[in-house]
Formats: sequence, C-alpha cells, structure tokens
Amino acid sequence: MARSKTALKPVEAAVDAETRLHDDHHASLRLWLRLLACTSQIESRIRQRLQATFDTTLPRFDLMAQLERAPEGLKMSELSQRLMVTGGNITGITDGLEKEGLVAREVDAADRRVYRVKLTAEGGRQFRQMAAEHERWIIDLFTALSPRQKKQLMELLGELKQQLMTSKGE
Amino acid sequence: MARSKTALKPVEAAVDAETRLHDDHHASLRLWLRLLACTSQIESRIRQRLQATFDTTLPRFDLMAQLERAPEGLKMSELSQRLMVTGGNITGITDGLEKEGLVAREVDAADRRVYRVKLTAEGGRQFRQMAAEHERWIIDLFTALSPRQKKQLMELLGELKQQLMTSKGE
DNA sequence: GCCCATTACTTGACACCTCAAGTATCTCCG
DNA sequence: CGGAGATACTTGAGGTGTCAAGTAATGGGC
Repeated sequence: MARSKTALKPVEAAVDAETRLHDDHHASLRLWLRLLACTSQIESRIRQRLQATFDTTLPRFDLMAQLERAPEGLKMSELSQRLMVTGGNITGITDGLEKEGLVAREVDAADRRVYRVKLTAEGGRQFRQMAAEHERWIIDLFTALSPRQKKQLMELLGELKQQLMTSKGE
Repeated sequence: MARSKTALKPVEAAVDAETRLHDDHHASLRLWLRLLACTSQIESRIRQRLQATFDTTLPRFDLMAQLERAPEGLKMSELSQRLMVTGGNITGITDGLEKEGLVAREVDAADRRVYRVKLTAEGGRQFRQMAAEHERWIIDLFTALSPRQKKQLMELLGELKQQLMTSKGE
C-alpha cells in the first residue's frame, strides 16, 4: 500500500531502500526499488498537499475524478474497477463523500441492486478547483525531465505496462 | 497505499485511470498516471504472492529486509527512516513480527530509550527463502524490458528521483 | 411460474498508515 | 546538581485497503 511515505533528510543523509542495494547484479530489483521510490515520493507529496490545501485525501480525490467525467453517474462496481480497489472500500469512501454532500447515491429504477453515484453541484465545484491545482503540482514535480525525456519514459513504461496487463493469469 | 490494487480484465476491457485521459496535452499528468499504474500493478502482484506463498505481507517483508543487512540490529527510528514510514507504524509491524518470533527487541545498554531490533535465527532463515523467491518474481515482471531499456529507465528515473530528493523543503 | 446461480452492495475483522499526544530517558547548560 | 528541551518509543483515533460472509435483487432454465 501503499507503502513508503515521508521525507528523507538532506541529500547526503538520504537513506532509502534503493540506496541500500548496490551489488551491480540485481538490475531488475534495483530498477524496481527506484521505480517504487519515485512513485512513493510523488504520491506522498500529492497526499500532503491535498490534505494541507483542501483538507481531503487522495482516494476521495480519485473517486471524484472518476465521477467528474461521468455526468450520468457510475455504479459502485464501476468505481471499484476504475479505481482498482475492492467494492467494500468504495462503500466507505462513498459514505464519507456523501456525508459531506459532495456525491449522491441515486437508486437505479431499472435495477434496484444498483446505486448510481453522482457528483453533486457542490462536489463538482470543489473538484474542478482541486483538479486544476493538482495538475500544477504534477507538472511541477516532473520539471526535472525535458519533454523528450518524458516521452521516452512514457514509452518505456508503456512497454512494461503492456506486459503487466497481458500476463494476467499466468 | 497505497492505492490501486487488483486486476484488470483482459486487455481490451482494461479500464484504468490512465486510459481514461487522452487529451494530448497534460503530458506530465499522463506520465504520472502511467507511472502509478505500473508501480501499483507490480506492488499488487508482489503482495499477492507474498500472501499466497509465505502468508506474510509486504511491510513485514520490507522490515525484515532491512534487518537482514544489519546484523547488529536497527533502532526503531532507523527502521522508520529506511522504510519511509512513521514511527508509530514501526511499533505495530515489529509487534507482529516479534509475536511470531521472527524478530527480537533488545534493550540498548547505553541508551535505555532505544530498542535494537534484530532478526532471530528463524527470522533470518525465513527471510532468505522469501528474498530469493521475491527476486525471481521481480525479474519475471520486468522481462518486457531489454537490459538496455532497463538501463535507460533506470537513468530517467534517476533524474526524476534526484529532483524529488533535492526539492524537499519548498 | 419457481428456483438457483449470479450480481450489487454492505458489513466486520484485520493490517497499514498518519498524526498528535503521552511517557520515559538522555543531554546540555547554567 | 537540576531542570528544560530534545529524542525514542508507544498509544489512540481516523482513513484506506483486503478478504470473506451476509443480504437483496435479477434473470435464465426447467
């Protein structure tokens, strides 16, 4: 889970999992640890800023992001698929957002097992503000890379992702 | 954390956060979502296998990994830094491992606030087995990339990481 | 037309994780 | 020496995640 969060000391004192493994072999393992370190670091900062700036959390933001591009609402099960988390989890996050009036559950006339979850007007307003800020943060975090490097990274990760998707059942 | 976990359907049906955003602009945002998708997917598989094969969890594994390369033991605070999680968290994970006899807290004679946490003999045995298997999983997950691609990816992530480390305080 | 398997969601137990507050110990400075 | 402040760890509340079991509604086959 999320795993690995907070900060490292100044650069020299930085001691993370990756730095700790320098055998020369183990190329894949070292690559994995670096990948994880980057992702965790970025995710951690986004979480912190969401909390500090908007007093919300990443899962809530992610859920609202899905709803924002689905004006007719989404079923809980669709949210579960798109956020790649289990259904039980969606129940809890939706409960929270509903309590704050940012989303609403509507019963589906055609299938009474189903809830259609929608962003409320207020939820939409708040989300659009957060999304704009969120993108600025991301852009900022990736300034280290030139457009060309971003493209390269995008492609390499594309290959990796492709394999991960297809080697599902193995 | 961790966020995003489980599986996607067969390739065509795959609907993840990234696929859902194709505006052409937003290069950084799309890169971030792809990075996150890859990391989450890999992490999820490692977790599943650790659970299925060794009935343990990733945080426990990570903690033991740190101890394995520190025969004289580590302080709780050192574990906290290295695993990049808060101290309160280390207490809980250590409690669990201690209860199962895989690690031991030893009081430090010089400073009685401190615990030195060590792997027990049994803990070391179990960890070495898991580590070997774990590396095989990682290697397997990265077979999509040639050695040359791995090197490239490693370098690109290195640049990214470098900036993330230095732009700490802002 | 009924029944059973499937699907949609909720609930509860457990593991992680954070933060903030609490306790114990150390260290330094006057 | 003695007390203030820093450091090491624990605890507790709250959010996120999993899995498995429970409830409710649907729908297809006989």
